[in-house]
Amino acid sequence: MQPSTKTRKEQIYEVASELFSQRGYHATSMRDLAARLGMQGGSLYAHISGKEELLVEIVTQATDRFDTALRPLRTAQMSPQDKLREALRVHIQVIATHLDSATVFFHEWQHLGPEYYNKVAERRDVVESFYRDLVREGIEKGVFRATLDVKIAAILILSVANWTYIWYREGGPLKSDDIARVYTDMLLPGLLAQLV
Amino acid sequence: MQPSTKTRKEQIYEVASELFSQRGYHATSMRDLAARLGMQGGSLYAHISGKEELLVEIVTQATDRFDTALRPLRTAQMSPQDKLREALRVHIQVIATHLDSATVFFHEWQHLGPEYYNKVAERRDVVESFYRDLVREGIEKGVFRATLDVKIAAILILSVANWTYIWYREGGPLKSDDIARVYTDMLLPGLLAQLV
DNA sequence: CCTACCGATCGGTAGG
DNA sequence: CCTACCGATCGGTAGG
Repeated sequence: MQPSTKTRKEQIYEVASELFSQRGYHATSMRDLAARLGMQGGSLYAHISGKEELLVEIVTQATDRFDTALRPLRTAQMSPQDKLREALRVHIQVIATHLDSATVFFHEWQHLGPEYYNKVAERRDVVESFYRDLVREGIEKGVFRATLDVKIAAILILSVANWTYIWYREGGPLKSDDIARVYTDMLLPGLLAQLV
Repeated sequence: MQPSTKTRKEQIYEVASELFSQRGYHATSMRDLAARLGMQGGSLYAHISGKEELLVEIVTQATDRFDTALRPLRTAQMSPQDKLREALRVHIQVIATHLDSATVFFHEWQHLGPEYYNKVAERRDVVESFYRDLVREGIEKGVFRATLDVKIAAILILSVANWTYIWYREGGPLKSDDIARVYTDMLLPGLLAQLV
């Protein structure tokens, strides 16, 4: 065990997430980043291969977190209501606890080169398809309205969850779990076939 | 009347909106922009004062459109349900018909210098306060649930409306008005005190 | 609106 | 991880 459990590389990613989220990827220079880490610009290249590697790594980590959080729910034996509730809880938790990298992900992933762009686009669609499947399952079980447009309903849920990166700030009046609960309570009536 | 109703300046803003929305503000060079307009980089400065003027103008126009669309509804004599429906309709219409500048607004306004940043932040809050007032009015009239958290409810509505800039594309299966209608139908049950 | 140019800064590398 | 440096490109200007 080292005094710090973070490797230098992890420190670089962390500070890069912060700067990229605040100023944007292109507006952040490698010298800015190096200065924040107490080193010279050129020294960064002893640890990383280039600027785009930073963006790729940050964005990939962000999509991985959503995937890791939602995947177990896919096959979970839960009612559609509870699954939605839990999905929103972990989804918003991922954003709240990794706000910088989530922000970089939402703002900058499209600026990745084509080879990474496609991978991330796939990952993104996995999350959206999770909510589509959830809505579809709810309809099939007779719990959600049969008249729902599956795609639009999924996007509506995703809109609400993802938008939290815009306004959520640590130390605010509502904890991440509280936000998810209030959101779920507001969304469910529009999804349910009959209110209980 | 000229053959084109657009001034050269308006053309510059339009192409800048397109490039900024696709590549990002900082990743777009003035030479890129000039080339798309069939001129040399330096020639742009015969029409505009600098790069930031472009961003300021695009972002200001975007906020103006939301303001212009929603302002008449503030004092409109309508039921809260109808007001929400109409608000979402015009809100999403603004995004759909000016997708490039809306995208630039959402992605880049924070990168404006402090003097413009504050102005835009105010404009942004005017839109959010519109939805807060709408929710509050609905509660006071007994139409919306008294248990609603006004701020969170407003943000939820705003999330759904704003997120359309991410996925809406012209020529898709749903027109802007259709999206707004389906969204309203899904959101209202969670807001209403009793379903009608 | 063009040509020619300015200083500044960029991402990245060589050699230690 | 530093010093010193590379070519490329940036936003912007002077003078026409």
